[in-house]
Amino acid sequence: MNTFLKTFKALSDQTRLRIVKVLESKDMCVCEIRAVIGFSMATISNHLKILSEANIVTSFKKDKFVNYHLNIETDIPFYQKIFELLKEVSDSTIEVDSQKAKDVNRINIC
Amino acid sequence: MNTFLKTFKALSDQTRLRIVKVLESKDMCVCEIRAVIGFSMATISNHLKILSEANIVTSFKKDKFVNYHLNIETDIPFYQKIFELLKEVSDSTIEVDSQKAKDVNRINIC
DNA sequence: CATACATTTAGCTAAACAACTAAACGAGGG
DNA sequence: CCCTCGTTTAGTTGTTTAGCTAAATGTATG
Repeated sequence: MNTFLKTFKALSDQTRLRIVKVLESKDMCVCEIRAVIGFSMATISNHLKILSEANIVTSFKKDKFVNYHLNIETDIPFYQKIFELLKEVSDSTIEVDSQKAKDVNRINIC
Repeated sequence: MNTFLKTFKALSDQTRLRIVKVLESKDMCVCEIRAVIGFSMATISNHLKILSEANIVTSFKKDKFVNYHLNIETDIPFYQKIFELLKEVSDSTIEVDSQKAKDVNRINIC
């Protein structure tokens, strides 16, 4: 599939948009993301795979955890513009998520 | 549906991306768009409705024809960034479409 | 080795989506 | 009044998608 199309498809889902916006505040592992937005482990993991294949997020392992991170370091203008665009995105659900994200800590939940 | 989500959904379809990119070269009526990218009248009309509801295109009637136009005059930062982003989008199909678009003329086909 | 975090696969359901055809309808021009 | 361009609706077909559960697998850490 076309790279651009893959990226737009990745962003055209409410749950994935929520994940991306939550990652704006900090890098998180899967169980932290899950604590904020819900759904099963497999569901979140699948969404993260789609975002990853669309080059929107990257991941790195540290200790027991796989940390997910927005790929804002990219040199590719298209993706730089994607992240500029995403800054504009918000709604009531996303605001609630951001609030929850501040309090989430893997020590308590993972 | 969330405005942002609606916009990403509108752009997450190959046919609609082709329509948008064809409209970058000039305003077109439905039958011109159809001459470039194909599909039935009803299909194209439906895609244009989705793009229109996502605020990506506008339309105005002139003579017998409904002209479709990219909404680049928008004052809304989100949409301004969308059009910046769309400039980066291309692939082989889109290149062929652009070439065809240069030669298309409603006088010959509508 | 056992446990914890995570990924992946399979199988399932339900809903959404893209395309078609056909037909009805609307608005403008000649 | 008819023709043309376009929209809309309805019905059909087939594909894709999002979610679930369950189970197998991978990979570190203790």
